[in-house]
Amino acid sequence: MRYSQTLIPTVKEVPADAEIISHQLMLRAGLMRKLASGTYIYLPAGQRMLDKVTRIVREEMNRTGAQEITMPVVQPLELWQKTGRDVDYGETLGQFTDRHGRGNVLSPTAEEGFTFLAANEIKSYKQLPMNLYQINTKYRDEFRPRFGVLRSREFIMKDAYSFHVDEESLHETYMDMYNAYCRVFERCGVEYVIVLAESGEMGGSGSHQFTVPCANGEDVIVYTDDDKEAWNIEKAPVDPLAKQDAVEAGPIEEVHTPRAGKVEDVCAFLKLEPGQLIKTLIHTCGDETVAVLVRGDHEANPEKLTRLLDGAHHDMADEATVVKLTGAAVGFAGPVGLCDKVDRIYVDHAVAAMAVGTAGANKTDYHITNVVPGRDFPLEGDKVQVVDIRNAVDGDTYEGKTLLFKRGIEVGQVFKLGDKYSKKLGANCLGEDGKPRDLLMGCYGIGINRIIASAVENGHDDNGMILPISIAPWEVIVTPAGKEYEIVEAAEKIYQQLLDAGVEVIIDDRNARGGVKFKDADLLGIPIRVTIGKKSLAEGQVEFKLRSEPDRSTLPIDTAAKQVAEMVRDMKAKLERPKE
RNA sequence: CGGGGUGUAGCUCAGUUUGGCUAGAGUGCAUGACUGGGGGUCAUGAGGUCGCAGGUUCAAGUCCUGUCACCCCGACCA
Repeated sequence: MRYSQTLIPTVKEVPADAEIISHQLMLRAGLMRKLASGTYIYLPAGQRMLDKVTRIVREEMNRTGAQEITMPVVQPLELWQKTGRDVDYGETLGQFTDRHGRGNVLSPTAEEGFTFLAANEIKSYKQLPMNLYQINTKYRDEFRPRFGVLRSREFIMKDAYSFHVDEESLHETYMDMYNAYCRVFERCGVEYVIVLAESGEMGGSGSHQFTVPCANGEDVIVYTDDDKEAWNIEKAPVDPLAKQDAVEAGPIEEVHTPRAGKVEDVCAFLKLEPGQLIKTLIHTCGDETVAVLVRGDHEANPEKLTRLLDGAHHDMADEATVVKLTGAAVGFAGPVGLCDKVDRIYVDHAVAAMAVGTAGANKTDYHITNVVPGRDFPLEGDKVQVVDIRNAVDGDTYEGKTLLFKRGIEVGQVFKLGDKYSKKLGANCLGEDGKPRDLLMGCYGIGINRIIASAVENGHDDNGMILPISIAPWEVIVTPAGKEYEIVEAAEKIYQQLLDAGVEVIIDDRNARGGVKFKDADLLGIPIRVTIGKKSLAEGQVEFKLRSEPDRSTLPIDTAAKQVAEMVRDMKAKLERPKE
């Protein structure tokens, strides 16, 4: 590749609308340009990176025996109605009506499509297990695209779907995928941690997330202080808190708290700490209403609620429902007498452990104090359950071990789906006994663009990106520093030798000053730079520099290409070799 | 969707408070000269419906109304 003939529009200044480093550098290095909020044009260097990540993913998928297919991006809405995900996915599901009045969906993921295929093509257990995948564009109408490529509306995902006749087979493929994912991320040269995740509304029984630790990540990872276990915050379990010492509590007392519906307002008004409050959160789940009680300083965890509801879709109740149910404006719901009003109540352990608290009075502008859990509202019964339903916070433990927190970027996730989709779409097969059974499914996703963004987040310095050789747009850049004939000739020769050796090399043949070329090479993060300059050339040497190291060395001009090609091979091999 | 912010040259931004002559700088781009190992110097030049629409005014980038786009925070309110 010749730099002068390639579109690599690097820029000196930081683009005004890019906040985080990966976004800034991907724009500055000329990898991509924004078309609209959350959609990006990938330019030649960015495209090369996508291609390289894609190739690694494809190789590792194929190695497990998974087969690549292509699913349409535009899919009939009807198919999504059959699984109910047209509703559950909500507004994030991009839709349009075509000229015939048919509803269409822009595929944000493809369980429906793959299950449709399986329903039609899989007849017998003899065809199983089968694992199909695709690598293509996904569209999600995100409520708020941000952080450049990290949360975009359009992105490239590898999604695989496996089909099985029994749990054992599902587990086997699940672990194959799990291991393939480890290899993918190792080969891409990104550090990752694997955390237990909630399968949530995807349904199913098990899930792991592959997360790149990074301060700008949107996901919160919780791990034990011995580093033995890790979860997504959605999943992280917490030990129940010790029951507080009983206090002499008088009878419930109603207090006037005008317009103080929020925790902070109530606290300010009554001079309390948030931890002394009991929050009552009303949800709807189908026709049922579900109340969740958590301490004022805690957050309810919707994923934990989903699990308690067996994967059923739920929402926060709207204002009208809350008013109708509690007889009070939003902000004044409380647990006392709530049993008669809602279908279920989940009480967080931390609330049950409170000796006494303050809660909404189910009466607009009033709260009640001296509320004793167990005395003033039940902690057991048909409708009531004391459970773990909040997010872990600083100071929490699990099995006695202190929980720690860090942020991460989710780059992959594997799920056991069970029969949620196959049941709804009639994907079954005949078993050995001649009887039909629903297929069991797994699904497995990798965000291609996010791998690149995470690599940049964790690999950069003041001069630009520092990329792993496996995903850098080029492995080597040859930089003639000067336009004298001998320099150009020597550079061209080495360039040709590297090409012949199968190295992905770009020669910076622009008529520019050395400084300009060095800056751009650094910005692009190309792992190896070979510079041909007047001084070293006179001594029969060329200069060698690793992007990741500050110092330079020289190589004899006659053997330079060969040595560099070997080095490239070594660097790649190091990433390919599975870690201990 | 709620809150905040920004839209002026390809990019980064002044100018808007207090309306007033031909709308500016740096950078990038083009041409030429010098230069040539860390975004070099000088000269010349091209490049703008001041986001869009309407209004006020003798006069609008500047004031008013509306609208669109983009960015940030939040969306679990109790």
